Amino acid sequence: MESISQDIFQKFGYREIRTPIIEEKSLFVKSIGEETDIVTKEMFSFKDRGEREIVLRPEGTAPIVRAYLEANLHKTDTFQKFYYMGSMFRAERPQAGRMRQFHQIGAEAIGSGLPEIDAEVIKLLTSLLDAMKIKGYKIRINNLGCKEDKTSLSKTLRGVLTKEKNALCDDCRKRLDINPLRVLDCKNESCRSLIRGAFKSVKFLCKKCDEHFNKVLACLDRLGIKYELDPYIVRGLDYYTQTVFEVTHPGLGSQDALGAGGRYDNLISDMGGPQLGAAGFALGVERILIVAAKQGPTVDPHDEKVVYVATMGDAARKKGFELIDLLRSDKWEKKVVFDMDYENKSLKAQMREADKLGAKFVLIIGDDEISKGEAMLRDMMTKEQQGVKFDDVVRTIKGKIE
RNA sequence: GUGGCUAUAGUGUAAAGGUUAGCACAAUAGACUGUGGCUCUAUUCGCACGGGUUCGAAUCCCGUUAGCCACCCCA
Repeated sequence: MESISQDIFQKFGYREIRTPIIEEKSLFVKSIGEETDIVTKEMFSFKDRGEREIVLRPEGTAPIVRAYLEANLHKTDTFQKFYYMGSMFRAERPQAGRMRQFHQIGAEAIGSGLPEIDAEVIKLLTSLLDAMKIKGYKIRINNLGCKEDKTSLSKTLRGVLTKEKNALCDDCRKRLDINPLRVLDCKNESCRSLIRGAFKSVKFLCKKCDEHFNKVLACLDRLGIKYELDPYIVRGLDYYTQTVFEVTHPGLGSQDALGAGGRYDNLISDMGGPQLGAAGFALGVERILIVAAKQGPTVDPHDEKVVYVATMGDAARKKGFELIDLLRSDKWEKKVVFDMDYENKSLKAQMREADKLGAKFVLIIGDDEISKGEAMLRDMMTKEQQGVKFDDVVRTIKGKIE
């Protein structure tokens, strides 16, 4: 999965970046948002010996922006594209597709406000999923508007819905205080109809944001990407502005997002950098694995050939150890695994082991072979055996395998 | 963080208060001693943890931990 991804990222011009697993707590408080669930209850946090508030990173975007600013990358070249793969941590109750330590593969394009970037990021995401042979995913997309649009929408929603407060669920009542936007993606049916009724009459997008979004959609159309407009996607990280999207898969159950992302045009400046647009996404590795497993047996990359070295006695093991190193040091066109016994097993047991590994050839060395200066090469398919001079072992095996 | 369910060898499971805790696969060793796949034989490994109830607990109760499902949240 990693190597497939690397190929795609390279094609799109994204460079790998690795950031620390621990970060200062304030980084996420500032970027993700003080009132978000991730910050208020889902971070593993502790104090280090310098009494600093440290957390295990819950997501990848903020650390990358931090690194980008800290290394003054914006002064070398304002526009930079990164990808990352690594562990993230969130202190939640585990369930299918949700664990406390999980892995994300993600990308961030920092330094551009052009609609092409929104589209490229989504295309990158679908290219990755396609390369991993994931089928049946769905892209849903929405436009949250700029910072000003978001605040004005929050205000109106709060205003309109406070009157209906009694009809809302407990969660939505809380959301109304903390982050009114979140009421839009409430799953409770009765809230849903109420909220959506109220939301329909709200017009909050400024002209600029509206235009940007239309261009993004036009780009996606040109790229042949199928998406669904969903005006109720909000996302739980405060830094998102404008384009937000989610990729869901029906094979996932309750945690149905394979990946998600969007534009975050204020994060860089909020963190003390210049005013720069940016967009990115993250994919959940374990969730992809779940879907892949459900799609049927994974394409077995069992194209590797195995050569097993079986030895009897100390002298033979010494020789075998030498030979296996010689074999491994050579250049091989095909994928070849060279292995031997490290437990002093009987020849019978070594043969059984070789068979279990699916060995194509076994190199048998005992006292007889040592005295003759050759090894016995057994073809496990045909059961034919031939003596091969130690010096010719590499060449002979090569001839038979490649 | 809330609610519900679950916890037996490496894996999948059986034992509905009294069995040396059973079975299958896997693993290890062997079947005239230097040769694999099949078969056969033998062997190793287990009641998540801590309390209780009971003459007696894998089995009932409580707690802890972990997992699963839903909510929530999100990747």
